[in-house]
Amino acid sequence: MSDAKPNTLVEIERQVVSLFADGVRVAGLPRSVGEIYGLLFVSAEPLAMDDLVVRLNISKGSVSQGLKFLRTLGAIREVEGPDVRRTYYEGDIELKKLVGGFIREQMRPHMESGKDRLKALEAEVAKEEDGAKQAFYDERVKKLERWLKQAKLVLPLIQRVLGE
Amino acid sequence: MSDAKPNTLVEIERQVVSLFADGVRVAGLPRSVGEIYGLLFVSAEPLAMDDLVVRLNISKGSVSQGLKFLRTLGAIREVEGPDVRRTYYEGDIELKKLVGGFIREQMRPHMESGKDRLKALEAEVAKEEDGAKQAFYDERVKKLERWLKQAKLVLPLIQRVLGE
DNA sequence: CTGTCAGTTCATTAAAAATTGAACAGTCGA
DNA sequence: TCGACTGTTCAATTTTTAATGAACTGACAG
Repeated sequence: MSDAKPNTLVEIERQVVSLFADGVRVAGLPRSVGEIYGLLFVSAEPLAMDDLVVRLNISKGSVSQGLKFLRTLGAIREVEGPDVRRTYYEGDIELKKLVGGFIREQMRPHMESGKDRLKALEAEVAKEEDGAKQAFYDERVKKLERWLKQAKLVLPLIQRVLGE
Repeated sequence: MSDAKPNTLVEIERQVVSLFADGVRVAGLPRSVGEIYGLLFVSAEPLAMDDLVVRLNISKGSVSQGLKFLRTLGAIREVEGPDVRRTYYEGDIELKKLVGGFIREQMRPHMESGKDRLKALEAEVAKEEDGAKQAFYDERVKKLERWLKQAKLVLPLIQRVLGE
């Protein structure tokens, strides 16, 4: 043990952690979040923050923020553990938790603000004086509103399919 | 006209471009891609590369790459225009084109590689000597395989809902 | 041919995002 | 009240990602 603290993952854990680290990037999330969830997913025993810091070899700050994020998604659970002073976590291994939380926390808010911005657009289109242009813009804005409706339709559908 | 070339967007265009620039970031795509698609979406006439460079005030390189990407998605169409030497583009304003292309080009490949990595994981689990651990890992890997199946189920469903 | 112009490529640069680590806050037992 | 310890916050730093722009390719008109 001469240099930096090693990460103490066995090969299977290493692969699962790496799988999630890459996986979450599709959703634009930081690698560390995937690593944390990955290790919790593949651990039979609940882990405390310090375990994650040491075994993944990432900073306390990153782990704290990553856990916070995963908690808001509802993708992990706080549980009791050997040391009463610490908070232990285990992963909720249902895909719907992960996806549902992501939809709720990351996508819905964007869609809400999108709705407002479309309202502002409508107002702008109403000001357009050139009739032909106004008709064209109006059509496009209507198209965007239809997009938003479609998205609103799809999200619960995804959740239903995953929730069985 | 003293300094840098202005971007020559009217307010409505500006808002739509900004809406898409922000929108694509949910999918982890670069801002410029959203801006390009946004301007094409809100333009009645097809635009050539140079129009996009000047009006969005972004570099030729970025526009070239952005158009290439949008072409692979099938989110834009090449069309004839006033200058026969240039290639003009118009946006395909169907949401399914955008989403379908994204699923096909960005998500499917990830899922394919995920399948391979799960195979590798299975092999690793088979090596585990501790019976209890092996049973646990096996269960988790099975869970991941179920996730992949669920994902494969959901993607075509999304496309069906958008495709009407 | 040759000069011009549309479009691509890719090494460099700039901008954005994630990570770190040190300071801080809160809790608990002695 | 103190000291030890868990966990949070956030400014500074590192890393990653996107944008730039100059060099290049290829097409085409004269």
